[in-house]
Amino acid sequence: MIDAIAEDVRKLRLFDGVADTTLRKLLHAAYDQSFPPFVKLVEEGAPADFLHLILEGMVEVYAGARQRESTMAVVRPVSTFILAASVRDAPYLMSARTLQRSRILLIPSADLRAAIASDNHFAMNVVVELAGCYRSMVRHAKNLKLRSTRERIAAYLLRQSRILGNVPGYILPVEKRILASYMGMTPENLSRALKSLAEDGCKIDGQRVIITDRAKFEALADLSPLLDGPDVEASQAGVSLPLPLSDLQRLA
Amino acid sequence: MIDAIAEDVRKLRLFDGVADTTLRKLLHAAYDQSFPPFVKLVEEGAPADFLHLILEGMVEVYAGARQRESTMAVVRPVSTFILAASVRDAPYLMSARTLQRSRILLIPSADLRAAIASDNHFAMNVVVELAGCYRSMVRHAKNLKLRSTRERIAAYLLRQSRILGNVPGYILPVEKRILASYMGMTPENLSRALKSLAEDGCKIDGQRVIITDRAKFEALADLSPLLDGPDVEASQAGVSLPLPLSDLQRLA
DNA sequence: TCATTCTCTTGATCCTTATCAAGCTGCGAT
DNA sequence: ATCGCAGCTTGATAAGGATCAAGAGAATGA
Repeated sequence: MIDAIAEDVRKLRLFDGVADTTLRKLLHAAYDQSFPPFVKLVEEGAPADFLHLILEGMVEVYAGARQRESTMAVVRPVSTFILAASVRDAPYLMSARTLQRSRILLIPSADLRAAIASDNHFAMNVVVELAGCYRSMVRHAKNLKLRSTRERIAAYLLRQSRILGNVPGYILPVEKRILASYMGMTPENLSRALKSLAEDGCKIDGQRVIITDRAKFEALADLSPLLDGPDVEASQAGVSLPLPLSDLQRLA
Repeated sequence: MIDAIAEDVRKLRLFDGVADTTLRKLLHAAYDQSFPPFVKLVEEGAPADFLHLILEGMVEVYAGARQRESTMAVVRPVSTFILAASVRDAPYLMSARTLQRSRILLIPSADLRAAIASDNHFAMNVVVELAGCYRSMVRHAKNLKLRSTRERIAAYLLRQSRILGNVPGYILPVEKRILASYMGMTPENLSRALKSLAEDGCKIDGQRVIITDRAKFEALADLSPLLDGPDVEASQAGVSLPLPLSDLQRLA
């Protein structure tokens, strides 16, 4: 049972090369639970009792204040979320809810901290992971401050294509309302902007994205390594842009 | 000489309780340099060869893209900046320049990583520090996405007062243009907004901030622990809001 | 002390984005 | 199939910020 989980969990860079004993201690105390869609897993402000590890499904990480709400990340297997709150034993800064039926592994924060303290190799992995989360969030903030909404959208769309291997077409991996929220705009604004991108080399039809004039679209999107990767850190990290995708989303 | 630095550096939580041998190794390989104002210390995109540690002065951390530029943090002694890039051996995501004459300690990233790998206690400190940086950046992003410019300004002003011990008045610690950039708005917009805050209980006269009606102003600012602290992490971390202040800035 | 320069302010205007209000569309449930 | 509900789109309007332009104030250096 633990072994089955361990196999999945080994896919995480966080556990790469970590001693079996450490891994076993962490998994032994962990809860493996399945949740239906649209269940709140984490409430911001609550004490961070568990590190969350998503094994199956899809989870939205979001933050709210005064009525408003904003998506901060969409997390997919296999990765962790809200690592930072766990290691600091501080209140969660973000909430999380399932978007689909999801299987989540809950590792008690106290055990996590103990593992960091006792296993140097694991500690190093956590350092690298956290640094990745941080850099990912820096990129997010930079995007918000340095690009207009239209530029953010174009960059996102092109980035997705690149991640899939520079495919000319693919399916949007999340609902547009979530995309809009993630990128800091209203759904109406996103809708209009998407439509307008047709004249810049990218056509959107429902969930389908088709890059019709790559050169033109690349000029508009103007991807930069400092804002858009290609570091892997962003995808694996607890806070990523909405998402690493499966090949299923690729279009012929 | 090393001992003199060590004393300053010990003030950093990053080195709290760390073995002398580790500290000595780090400091031995480090460069202690003074820079005039407005010197670029770090260029985004460059390899992160050094962890920077500010001992005296003031440093602006900023990011640019396509003509635009945005302040990401203002760092004051004693703290580090761009820790994440150093530990990941990745390109800097942000640039940095001195705002005043500053004394900076440059620790080779390779030595930093070696210290993390060899000293478990130090590794744990780095984990906590990075988690703090991350949470600080999350707060920054949340602020940008969840509050209007007016709300961001009010929250910032009130937060500063609180940090100084709920003083009714104080001096702005950085130029307004930097504040504006940090909060993601134009100087003109900041200027107008500041003026308009007079009717909400906060008067600004030049660099001077005076809270005239605390109750009213608090209602407007609507501080929340999830956006504004009071965690210490934000101030010490590599990315903080423009800044922890000295008592000098307090007003009678 | 004066001159230069940069920051900050203020005004007028334009552009972007949010908001409000309908419809439309697609999908799951009955 | 069809009903009902969300998500998405579209249009009209309003508000919030940006931009452009000019001038006032403050700090720096000769």
